[in-house]
Amino acid sequence: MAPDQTSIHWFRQDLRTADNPALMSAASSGRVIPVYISEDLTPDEFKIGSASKVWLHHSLDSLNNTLDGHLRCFRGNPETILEKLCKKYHVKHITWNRAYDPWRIEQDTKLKAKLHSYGIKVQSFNGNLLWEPWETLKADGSPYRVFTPFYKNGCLNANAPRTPLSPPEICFHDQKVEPNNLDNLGLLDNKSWEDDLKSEWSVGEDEASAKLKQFLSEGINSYKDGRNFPAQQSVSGLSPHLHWGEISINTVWHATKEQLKQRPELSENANHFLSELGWREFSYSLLYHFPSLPTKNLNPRFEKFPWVKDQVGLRAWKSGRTGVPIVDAGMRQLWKTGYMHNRLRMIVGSFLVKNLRIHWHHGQAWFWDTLFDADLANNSAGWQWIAGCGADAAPYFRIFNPVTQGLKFDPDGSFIRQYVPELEKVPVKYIFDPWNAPQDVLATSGVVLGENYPHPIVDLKVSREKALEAFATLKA
DNA sequence: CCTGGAGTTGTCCTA
DNA sequence: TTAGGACAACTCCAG
Repeated sequence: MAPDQTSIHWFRQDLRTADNPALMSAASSGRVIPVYISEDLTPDEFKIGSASKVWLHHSLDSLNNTLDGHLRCFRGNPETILEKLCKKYHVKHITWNRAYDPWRIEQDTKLKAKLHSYGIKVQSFNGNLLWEPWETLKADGSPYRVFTPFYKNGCLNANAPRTPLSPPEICFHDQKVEPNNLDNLGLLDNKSWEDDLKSEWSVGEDEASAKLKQFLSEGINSYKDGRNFPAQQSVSGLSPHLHWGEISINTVWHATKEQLKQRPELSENANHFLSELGWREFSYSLLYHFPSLPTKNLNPRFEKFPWVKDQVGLRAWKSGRTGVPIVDAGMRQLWKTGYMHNRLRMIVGSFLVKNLRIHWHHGQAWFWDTLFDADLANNSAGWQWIAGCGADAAPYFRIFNPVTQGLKFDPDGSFIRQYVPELEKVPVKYIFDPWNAPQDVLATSGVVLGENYPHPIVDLKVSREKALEAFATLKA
């Protein structure tokens, strides 16, 4: 290609310069116009959530800095915007990294054909997954529905993932920097999320790398077991960075492998972490091969499940006022930090879907709106899993007991105390089930149930049995 | 086509 | 106190 050719790189969920195959391709073809488009056409149910908007804004800001102020932001219909840009700057080459949301695949396919018809060459790349979903198939060519064989045969027995690319030397099309229009995307209309983001997170490519580095020297040492304890710092905390592509999955994979090579004693912990990356691949594979994953039960039998309509219960769950401490702690962590520890996602999910028997769609929607790492594949697959209606269904009898879970995974109650301060003085013996505490214990702890902390909104034992009965109706 | 083992993350009861 | 088995039946997957 002529060195004076100009290419557009369209950033989507790959807000980084390192290990970005599409950006690399644009940069090695000549001059580059880096573009981000905030889209009007996203179907309503998949419109970006409140927390995600704030993250996105700061991530774009950070990316713009990395690109020396050359990132151009637009709002509207990608087809119109790209076409105009191509005309204006005589661009004949556009690159992007693939995304896998079903509506996006459909849009990209149409767009690619359209742009081709204008004589523009479009190249798409794999910048977001270790293995493409159409590569991880069973011998008969159909997709896996169970994680273990998916990971062992589909992933580990396949070709090793691409090794990461260095950030390219970029020659920008524009010599001088223009206003980049980021502030007009309307991503910061919710101020409260912004304050939370600033106090809990650092956004951007450099910060994502720093976080990986820190995890590989600390958290990973006790990952396999430590990852279950929300009060411990054993998880990577990379999920929002991975969602926005501030760091590539290949970078995380290979850095972990490298660490494992240097410190073989990490074997169990490191391999467990790698398998969690495998879960991300699995979710994407499910979404790709079953595009109705976000909306429909994978197991059709669940269409008949007797869900309960319970606005009051749903509101109590969202606001962390169910009266069940470990559930409330998790829900308040989510509201306060835009994140929830994985163990708690299972506990609060099980509580919503099984103890309250509220449809998983409601939990999915709330997570979608409030999580900084909200990701269509992971969120949908996760809720289907906990509801037991997914491909790899949880056994009907796997109903988490939030008291037992608290005892096991927050044994000193410190996580509960952190997020439910009204229970701070309750002795550990009763912190998981304050409704069982004697009156005088509650009194000295400053707790009045029904006043400054709710009575539990459901009886755990009764609601568990009701859930089992509801499952039994699916058998017939 | 058939066969047999297995399925991320659990809980409860009983001996 | 604790360890082990029961808890539906089914589907998935590899040989």
